[in-house]
Order: sequence, then C-alpha cells, then structure tokens
Amino acid sequence: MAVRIIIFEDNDRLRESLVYLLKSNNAFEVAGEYNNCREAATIARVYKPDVVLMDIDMPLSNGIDGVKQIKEAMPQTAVVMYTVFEDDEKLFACLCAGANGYLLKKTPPARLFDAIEEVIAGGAPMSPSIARRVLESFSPKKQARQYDLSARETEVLQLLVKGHSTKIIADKLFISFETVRSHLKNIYTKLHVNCGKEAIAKVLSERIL
Amino acid sequence: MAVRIIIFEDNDRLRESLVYLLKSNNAFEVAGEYNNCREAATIARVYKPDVVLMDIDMPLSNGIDGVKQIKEAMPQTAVVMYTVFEDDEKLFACLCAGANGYLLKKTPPARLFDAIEEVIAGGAPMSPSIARRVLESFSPKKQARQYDLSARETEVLQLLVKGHSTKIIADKLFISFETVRSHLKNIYTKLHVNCGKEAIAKVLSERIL
DNA sequence: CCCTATTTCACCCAAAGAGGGGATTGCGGA
DNA sequence: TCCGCAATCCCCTCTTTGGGTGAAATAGGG
Repeated sequence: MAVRIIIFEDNDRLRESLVYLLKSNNAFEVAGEYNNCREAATIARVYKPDVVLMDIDMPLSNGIDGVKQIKEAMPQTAVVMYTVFEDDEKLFACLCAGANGYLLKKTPPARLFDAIEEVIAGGAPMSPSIARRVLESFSPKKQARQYDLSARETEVLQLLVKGHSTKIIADKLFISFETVRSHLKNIYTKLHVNCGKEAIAKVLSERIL
Repeated sequence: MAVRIIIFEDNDRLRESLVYLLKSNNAFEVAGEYNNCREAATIARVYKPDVVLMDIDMPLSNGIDGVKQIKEAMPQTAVVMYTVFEDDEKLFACLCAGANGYLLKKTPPARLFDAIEEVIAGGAPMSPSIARRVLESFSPKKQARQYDLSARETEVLQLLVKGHSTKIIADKLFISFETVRSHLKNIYTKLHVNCGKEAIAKVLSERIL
C-alpha cells in the first residue's frame, strides 16, 4: 500500500512541485496539501497520514505548533520537518515538539524519497548538518571549562546538581559543612549566579559538566 | 587525498575484514588497526586520522573512554562508533563523550562507505534506529503529566526551574508570596521531592515539562 | 445543590542557605 | 624561599525556604 503523505507548505510553487514529485513515485500517495497548519490536528485525525512534511515558516500558525498538534492527535504519524532554517533554536524546538526528521530544503529529490522510506521504517532522516548539530548538543565541549572550576568545586557542583543539600554533600565528600559552603560560594561567583537553584538551572540547561 | 582511517575493534576477524573492505576502496587508507584503545590518545596524535571507527566492548579500555581520549587529543578527528549495542545508556554515553556518528554492526558495507564520506563532510552518520532514539530523547513524550500538576502549578514550576526565587515568581505571576509558597509545597508533594533544588534537578534531568 | 479541586492568601516555627568576615595547611611555580 | 592558590574549617547575621495549619473564593461535576 502506498505511503499516505500530507504536505504543509505555504509557498505554492514549492508545494505543487513537491506534490508533483511525490506523485511521480507510486510508492507515495499525497493525501492532502495545505498552506498553513491551523487545522493540522483535525486534518491528521481525518486523513490519518503515514507521513507529514512540515514547513516551519507559515502564516497564521507555524510548523512548530503544527508538529505539536499532529503528534498529540496522531502520535503514530511521522512528522518530517522540511525547511530552510538551520538555527539551533528552531531545530530543537521542533525536536522537542516531537518531529521525527529534519530535512533542509536543499535536500535533493532522491534523498527525499529515501527519507520518507526511512522514517516509515522507524528511522529519523536528517540532513547531515542537522544530524551533526543534534549530536553536538550532547557533548558539552562548547565552553564547559570556561568557568574555570577546580576539581573539588566540580565534585561539589555535581552533587549539588543532583539536588543534594549542603549537609549531604559534606557527608558524601567526607569534609565539613563549612567547607562545602565555602566551595559553593566560590562556585556561585564563578558561575555568576546567586544561589544554588540558579546554579542547578544553569548547569542542567547549558549542559555544563 | 585518501581518507585516513584508524580502526579500534577487538574481534580480530571482524577487524581484518573491515580493513580488507576499506582497502578495497582507494578513497580510503587504513592508517592503523588496534584491538584495544589504551593508547588511543597517543595513536590519534601520532597518526592524525581523519576518521576513527570505534568498537565499544573491548578488553582493557572500552570504546567510550576511547572516544573521550581521542576527542580530547584530536578534536578535529571524526569518531564513528561501530558496535552491536543499542541500549540508551551506552548510546548516550558515547554521544556525551563526543562521538560523531553511531553505526550498528549490521550496517551493510556500502552504507559504511557512505557513512565515512558523510562524517568527513561534516555530517553525523547514524543507523536509523539510533537516529530515532536520539530524536526521541528530545521529546518528553514519556509520561510528563503523570505527576498531575495543575495549570498554575505548572507555571510556578516552570519559573522555579529557571532558577527564580519565590519572590520573583510571585512578582512574575502577579500573586502573593505566600500563594507561590503554597503552590510550591503542593508541587513538592506531587513530585515526591523535599525541596526546590530536588524539584529542579528532577524536572531537568527527567525532562518533565 | 453539595462536594471537590483549584487558586488564592496568611501566620508560625525551625531549618537551610547566602554573604560577609577570617584562618590554617600544603603544594607547586617564580 | 616566598607567593599564590586550592582546600579545609569556623563564626556571625540575615534572608529564604520547608512544613504545618487554616481559610476564603471560585469553578465544575455528579
């Protein structure tokens, strides 16, 4: 059975050429095409597509909301972003919204076919530069040690980030309560924060450590 | 110029067949092959490979440490994991260590060639099931609302997680200090934590919200 | 219409944390 | 050798938080 595809793309010419392209391959069936995703949830529920190709920059309702809506309404539908945007902010917003793939518009048509097959088979097609960014987001190589924490301070911070209290940290490191406080004060200064909560938030959201 | 490749793989037969395979393509040059990565950093510094293929399960020193060593010694060298392991723990440990790709051993040889070219070109080759896991790690689809937080509690928690103090939260939500404290108490109960720091740690590490 | 959950606010108390001092030891570099 | 720094510890003060208790208004479901 052909793969049922729905396209959300506001550029009429591009959308039409995508439809034309996909129709040229009878493994695919275009079940719908839209220039905005206000009704994305309803559309997904009614047409039950296997795959959605989703642009980001569209009038009225952007593609990031579109992904959220569709994944909420039909979690089993694979949503592949198809966009010109390469910035981290939009990329990770889409991934957090549940996107199953992320292709740049410069993707050659042949690769587009592969990508659809790949996402159907349980994969996650991404343009190479996107995949690189995604992997890089895991390694805190960025500026992890720009804060110049000493070895002991790093240990203390690691325990703090687990939610432990000063007293518990002292016990775990076999040092005095006051010593831990002393380290914490230095850590706060180095991280430019004013309290433990800010430190935890900063470490975990910036993936320091 | 040929792509310089070093292989770390403890299974002699597999390693030899990889070498044979790569040598069959004169776009590639095998600059070294090892059955453990104790000396990975030194090897990387001396042979300056473009790409390293790295197994995980090896005697003496595992591949995860190997990646760390190599990325520290030669950050510009691309390290691609080549393993049978699909579990999240090893996968994300490798990514955090700085791996630039992650291929399962069931990868067909042709795809292996592509993957090496891809990583050289700045991509991040991953087996489809791996790519899927990586993307899924971004969406908190698990059971975000298992904690049954009310709308207001969610708002308060979001601000808490940013590191804001009770007073600041009260100002931002235009409610009284005591009301925020009241919400926080309920939140702690629902999250089964005893203080704000634990709540922040739990939310950010389990990707609740 | 009653019951429940949500949201709002208040007060009390004890514990924890933040910010400011100052002090000692030991180690490695200039 | 002397200086600096990391690591250790202590004291004091003031603010913030956690935990308990209670209560009013509001909205929604049975």
